[in-house]
Amino acid sequence: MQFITDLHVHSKFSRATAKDLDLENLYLTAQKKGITVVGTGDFTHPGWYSEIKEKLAPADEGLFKLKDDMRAHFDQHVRPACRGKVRFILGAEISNIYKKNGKTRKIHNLVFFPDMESVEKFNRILEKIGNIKSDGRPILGLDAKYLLEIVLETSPQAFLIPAHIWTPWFSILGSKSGFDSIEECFEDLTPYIFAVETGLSSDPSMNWRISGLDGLTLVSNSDAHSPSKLGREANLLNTELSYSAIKSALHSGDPEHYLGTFEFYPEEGKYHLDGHRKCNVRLWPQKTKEKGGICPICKKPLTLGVLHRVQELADRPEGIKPKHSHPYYNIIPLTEILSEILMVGPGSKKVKHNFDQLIDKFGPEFRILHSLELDLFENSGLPLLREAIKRMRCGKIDLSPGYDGEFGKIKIFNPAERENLLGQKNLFSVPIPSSHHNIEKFEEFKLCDPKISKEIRQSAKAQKQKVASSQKDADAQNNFPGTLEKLNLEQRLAVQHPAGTLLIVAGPGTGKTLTLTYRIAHLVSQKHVSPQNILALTFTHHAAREMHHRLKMLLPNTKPLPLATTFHSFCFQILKEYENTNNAFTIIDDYEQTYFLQKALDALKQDNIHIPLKAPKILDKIIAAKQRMLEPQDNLESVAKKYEVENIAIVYQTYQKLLSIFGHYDYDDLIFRIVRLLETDKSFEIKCRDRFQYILVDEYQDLNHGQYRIIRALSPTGKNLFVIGDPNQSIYGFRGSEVRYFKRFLQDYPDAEIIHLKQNYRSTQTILDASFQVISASGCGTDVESRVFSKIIGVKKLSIIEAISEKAEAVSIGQCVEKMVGGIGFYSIDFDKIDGTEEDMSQSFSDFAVLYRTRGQGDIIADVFHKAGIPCQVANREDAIYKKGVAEIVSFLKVIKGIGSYPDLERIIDLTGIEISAKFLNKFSAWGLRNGLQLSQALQNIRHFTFERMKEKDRLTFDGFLLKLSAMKSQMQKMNLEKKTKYILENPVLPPTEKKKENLKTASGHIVGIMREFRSREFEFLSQIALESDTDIYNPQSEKVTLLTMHAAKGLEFPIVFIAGCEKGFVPFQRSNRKTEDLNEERRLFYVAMTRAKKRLFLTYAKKRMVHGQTVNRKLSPFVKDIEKKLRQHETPYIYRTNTDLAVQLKLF
DNA sequence: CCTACGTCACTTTTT
DNA sequence: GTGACGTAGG
Repeated sequence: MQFITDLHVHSKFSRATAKDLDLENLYLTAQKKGITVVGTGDFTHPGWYSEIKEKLAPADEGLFKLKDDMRAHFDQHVRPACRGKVRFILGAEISNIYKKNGKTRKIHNLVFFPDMESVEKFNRILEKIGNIKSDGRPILGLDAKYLLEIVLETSPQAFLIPAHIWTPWFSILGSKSGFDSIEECFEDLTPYIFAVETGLSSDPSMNWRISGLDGLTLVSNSDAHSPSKLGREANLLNTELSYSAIKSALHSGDPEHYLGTFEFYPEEGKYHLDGHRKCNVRLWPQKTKEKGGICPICKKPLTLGVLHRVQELADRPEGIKPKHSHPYYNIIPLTEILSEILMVGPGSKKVKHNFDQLIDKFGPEFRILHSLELDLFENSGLPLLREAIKRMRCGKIDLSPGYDGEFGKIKIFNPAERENLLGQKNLFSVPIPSSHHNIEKFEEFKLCDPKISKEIRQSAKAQKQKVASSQKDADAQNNFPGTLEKLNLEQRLAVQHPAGTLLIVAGPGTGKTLTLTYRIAHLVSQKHVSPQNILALTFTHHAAREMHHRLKMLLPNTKPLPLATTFHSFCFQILKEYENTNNAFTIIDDYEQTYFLQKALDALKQDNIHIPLKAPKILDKIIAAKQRMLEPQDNLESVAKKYEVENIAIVYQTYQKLLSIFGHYDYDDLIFRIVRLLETDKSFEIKCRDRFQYILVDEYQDLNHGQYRIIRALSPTGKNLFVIGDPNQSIYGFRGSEVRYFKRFLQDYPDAEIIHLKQNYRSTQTILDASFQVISASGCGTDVESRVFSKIIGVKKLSIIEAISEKAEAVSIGQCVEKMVGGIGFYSIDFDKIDGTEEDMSQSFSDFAVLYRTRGQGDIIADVFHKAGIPCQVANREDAIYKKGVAEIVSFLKVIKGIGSYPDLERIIDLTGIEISAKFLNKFSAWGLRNGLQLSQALQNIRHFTFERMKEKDRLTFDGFLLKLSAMKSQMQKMNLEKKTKYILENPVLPPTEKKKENLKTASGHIVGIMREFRSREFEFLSQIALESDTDIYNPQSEKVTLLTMHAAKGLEFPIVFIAGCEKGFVPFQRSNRKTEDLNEERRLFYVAMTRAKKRLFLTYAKKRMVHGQTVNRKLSPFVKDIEKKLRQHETPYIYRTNTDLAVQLKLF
């Protein structure tokens, strides 16, 4: 049978839709329009889905109908002339927002399923990926390709159709956010795409110009946001009424079954031509090109319309019809025709009345518009109707094309014609107007010759290629001096500085790493310094990696590249060389530190030596001692006296002894040992100095005492010492860093020169002004010299958001993110008056960061984000390495490798779920430690291990565990790291619980990521994983909002930054009833946090917050008050403005 | 000797 | 809101 279908509609649960957009009204309207199959839309939304389940019943195969009892009730509202079958097909639209190949993609896709079970399965999967509750069209940070994969895996019957493929902001081929081809998006899954939706602003003939769309069925749907818009575009099919028949008609495009589409005049669509709505500028693509794509009024880039984009991608001239194309029919909604005939608005009573009369008389709208014989309209009571429909059917219509979100306008008659028609009644004497008749008015809009457009397109392409290849050439050679153009004067001076000592004071965003790497490149390629003689030191792996990466680009032909690494890794490396690796040692993390310290304390307790302090506190003391280069026998008074710790020296000594027995170093040992070696072993010192003649240090203000002594020892004269830093960003005082060393540089090296970098390339001037006000507020001893400036202009104010609780704060942040990512104009909707720039539509999740003072804050935010379905990653080493099972796997690998320690054994027992009592393990470890046995030795000598009242059962369980372990060990012998990890996951000693399994799975992904860098260097990986830091876990590629502490954010940047918890007590941080330890450091920390933002900075705070299980009133941070009022915009969070009750909002999130 | 329950103190930031 | 520790009771 022939029938009409509209597959793309929404529900009342979608944003900006009519409240009466429910199934009943779809049922009624479909009949008025003459549509038989309607998409349900929005089935991912739980509210809408439950309505679907409640109101629809299975009908013909894969299709659904309104339940009989409901139908009976509604049928009386349908005129007899319109009555007809209505079937629903389960469909939804997904908004995929993600980065691919370096560009933010925002793509809408339609998905269809044959049955409710599949829909439920699908919804369950999506629920885990994103927030499907907040909108009928969910926003997912999910690659469209993976969406397709999920769709196909959920049901083989299911299919996906890219929606309105040409719209600039949200579509697969859209100019702002899409790809250049279907393949680029779906890659190897492209064959599963068999249809695309042309959208309101394009019709099939435009699509025919792209050969890449050949073979795809072009479908048209209404994308209705209200019942009345249903079927403004639709498809005409001729099949039996079933899901599979519809699918196969779309799939095959068989002209017998797929008869074609009903189309809006594309000119009527919102994005047909180019232009700026605000500036009243509307241009044909050709004109746009002449103007270089820039708006002649506001000088900003124009919004390019669909026509432009089509011409850009077209590889065929206009008017060509590919082989297997389907016919299409342009239609104008009957209400609009009536509106014109009656000369009143389309929403008027008059139009409505006439509309009802017409469908009463002639049947559904589509019948009137499309199939009814013209002569029948003679007695319609509307003298102009026949002519209007005739003109519509043959396309003799005046059109004023839409642009930049403005719908196009159509005119069927001009006043003279109208008079003629009404007066003379002689229809044939009236000249029929030609299309685009009022050419004067739209002179600018003459379509350009397709040939020209092709030429332009080709030349543009050639240009692009030229640029790309010249870039490649530049990169391919060591033609390094040429690239110095990228640097400003100060940077260049620094890079080309002659031999000698140089101190660079560089504020945030001034190109520190850039300058440093260029300096190295300069040394290698211009000064012909051997790369092996260069050492670049940083504090984080992230910085080291970035440096390495940039050096690789600058010096592609240099091998090996100069050593760019962290202080700790550097020490580890040369220590290993020094010890000649026979003495295998590993670096222990803080968990293991505490473990061994506890063991030391236990041992001392047995000797009746008591220490009146808990392990972590004692560890702090030991660390402090090490950072001051103090040995146990030294006078530790300075470290100990504060708490009058007796016997600290002997604990320190015992702890150190334990570590040395097992070949462990803690973080501070690395630095400590190297300093000792450099200062006592003359030949070692000479060797190092000889090897590292050129030393460059990043973030010099973060040096602690030990690190300072390393630098002093390596470069006592300062010859070829190049350090860069910013005293205002010194934030590591608590771990022994002292700005003192930075400030004292000029005394240490009197011949040193100093260069200031002041040009900031990161942030808007507003952000810099505000952050400077914070850092320079009275009496913080700020180095005013290091103030930076930028030429970037943006939003003129920071947004301050006050929330009622920490949860409400998280929700507000989440909502801001959702809005900005969803492309819903954030400010235009929520905050009415805002000066500044246009809303930026190109945000994706990874453009956001949320910073906070303490890790606990991150948990709340992550939790809320998780529930809201906002993809986020907590850059938190604890979580990444320890909680999610990574630690267990690493420990397992270590134990198998024979380098595990006792804490590793405890961790893997935990993993396997074997019930070995803690007591048994404790005794075992104590026995091993007492006898100075490494874990592997202890395991080999297990037979000798006994203790009083040892239970036989415990013993047997342990034996069983060990047996399995050794079996696994022999199995894994020849595997590489990745395989081993996989093997461990698949062959646990005993099957772990489901939850553990899941943790392990995510962990394995993590771990494989970290491992990739180490490849075959398994030992190195296992021995220094403890050196991995928070920021190393953070992955800038992934499409997620980044959550991190202010400390961890150092050295990073994000377009949009939220600083959460801007409250007295957090900013500056203050421990309960104690004084802030270092107010100025807190200020600098806040300064660092603020200067991470490129475009927008939000400062949020909660009026109430749980602290130690009690709700406490909180006040805005005094630091925020140091920002002058005119730079602050205090916003009411979105959450207060909605009609919905706050509780409901919070629940939803 | 072991378990159960009540009380208190606590949560900064990282290589 | 929780974890560690101490005391009372089995």
